[in-house]
Amino acid sequence: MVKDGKLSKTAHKCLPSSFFARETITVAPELLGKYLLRRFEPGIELAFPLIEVEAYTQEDAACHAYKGVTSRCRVMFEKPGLAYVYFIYGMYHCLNVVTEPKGRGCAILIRGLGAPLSFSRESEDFKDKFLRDNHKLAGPGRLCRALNIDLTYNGISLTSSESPLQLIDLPEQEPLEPPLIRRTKRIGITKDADRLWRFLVG
DNA sequence: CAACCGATTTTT
DNA sequence: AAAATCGGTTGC
Repeated sequence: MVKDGKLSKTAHKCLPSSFFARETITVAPELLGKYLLRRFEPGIELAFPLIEVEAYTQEDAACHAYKGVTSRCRVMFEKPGLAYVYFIYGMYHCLNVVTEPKGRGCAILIRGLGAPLSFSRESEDFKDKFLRDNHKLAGPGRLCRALNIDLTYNGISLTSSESPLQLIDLPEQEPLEPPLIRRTKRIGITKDADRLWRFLVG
């Protein structure tokens, strides 16, 4: 519910694990328009709309899980709705949500976020400072740096209201229509680079 | 155990 | 176009 431009606490609704247990290529576009809720500290949280994602599946040569379970990608084979965080190029972290039933190695990379919504006066103040410090939330490495997401978040649940990181739905938000979703090749990969598995708003 | 590489970003 | 920078993966 939106009240005075802010969201009431009851408006949070975590997407269930069953939402992520479906085909990755189906889930990916449906994630656009959903929100990544980041609890920075108790009572301080911002909700960022997802505006760009990429799909990766086990059969896809560009996927970390392509050659099976390794120490890096093991969480991709675990429960749908978990966070898969990896470290790349010696300086960046990237955030994914694990998809498909447990045992499959699939995930969706979160590549871009929109301007955050706040839920309380305290969060509103925090948001002002956050926006001063972070002008762009485009790019998987940049958004993780902005949200302080590192390897300690690898494997945490994104489907629990207790989690510092959650994927949520806002009931008053209409689902995005396909015409509002653009579909392109994925960024920065060399193998299986022709798949149109990148989804963006706009 | 050493060498190579990468789902990026920033600067030249 | 190329550097920055390091854990994970691969191969010897």
